[in-house]
Amino acid sequence: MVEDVVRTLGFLCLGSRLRRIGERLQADTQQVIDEAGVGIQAGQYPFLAAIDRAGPLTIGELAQAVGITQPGATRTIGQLLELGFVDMQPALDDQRRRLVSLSDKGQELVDHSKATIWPRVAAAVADLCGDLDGPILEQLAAIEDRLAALPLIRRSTVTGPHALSNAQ
Amino acid sequence: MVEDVVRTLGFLCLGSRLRRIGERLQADTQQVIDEAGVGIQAGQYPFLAAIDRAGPLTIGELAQAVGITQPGATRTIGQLLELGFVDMQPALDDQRRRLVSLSDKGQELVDHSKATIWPRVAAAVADLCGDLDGPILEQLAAIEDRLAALPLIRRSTVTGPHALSNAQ
DNA sequence: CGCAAATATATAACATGTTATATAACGTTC
DNA sequence: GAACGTTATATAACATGTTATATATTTGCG
Repeated sequence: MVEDVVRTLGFLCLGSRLRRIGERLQADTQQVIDEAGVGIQAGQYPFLAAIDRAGPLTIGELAQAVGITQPGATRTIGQLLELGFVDMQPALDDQRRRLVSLSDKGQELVDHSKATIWPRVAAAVADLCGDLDGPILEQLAAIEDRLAALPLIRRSTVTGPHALSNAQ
Repeated sequence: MVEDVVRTLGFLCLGSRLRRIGERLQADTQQVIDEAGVGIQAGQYPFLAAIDRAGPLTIGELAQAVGITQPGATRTIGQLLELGFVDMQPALDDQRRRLVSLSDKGQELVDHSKATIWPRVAAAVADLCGDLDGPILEQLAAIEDRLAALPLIRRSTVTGPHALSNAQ
């Protein structure tokens, strides 16, 4: 077995480490979404959630809301348009802006997700790290150890918290 | 100004959030590296560090050490070969394995980095989050706020900790 | 021994982020 | 009101991760 250098190097590799854990978490979240039979990608959800919360938004506002660059938002909104979850129309007062809104199908997806998938994901992630405390490097180590011990999807059921049964 | 949904949604979007902060941190780290005039990418460093710590490693061991998949390791090692920082040769006992070692140039880079760049990065990241404590969502919020207040590269000098001058 | 299964690496195809730049619409100034 | 700078979105090119699969060894077994 080889040493995990990214973990060993601590603050020096914190960027890599956060990204790595984030990617892992998002992939695991995707499993929960797929299990629920919803045909959407984890990374597309925040866009729908943003519109659901704030009402129709432009591409630029969506990029800001989700924290990515504008070309990234343009691409994801293109996918959601393709999938029929959102509609897009030029703003009345400014033809440069495109207002993106939830379609009926998109609103249904959001409503259904709010009732089922999102609470399940949030509960699983809370089970994973809701009780943690202390320096960030220690929390990240605990998260990695716990994910290795019991994947996120197994934490998304109704069997209650698993945190205490796992490594620090 | 638009609401940051990924932050608002908390545990539900923790994967996206970690990835986003990790990407940001790594991009900021790249600035510190570039400022030092070293022609290398932040994501390539962990591979060099792994070999420096453990001695020559195979592609598969490097993938494990750095925590990515084997094809990703193959690609990055290809780049480092191209740059002349590593050498690769088939293992004597098993022709399938390729042992990757630091070249003289690579060892020099590592030695130089250990003396200058790495301590600077580690200090900057420690300045950013070394004093944090408490629930992970709060720490992440503090990290984002602090990065917005003072970018990582401005924390990499000898002017001491800035944490207290910033939010949260 | 000889062949099938397993293992290590390489390659292809794709996902999703970025930066740089093109294009179209708006707004300001002389 | 025409020209020029600014802003919003789209597109291109690239970076770097992934999964699936091909290829070349090695290992194990009848």
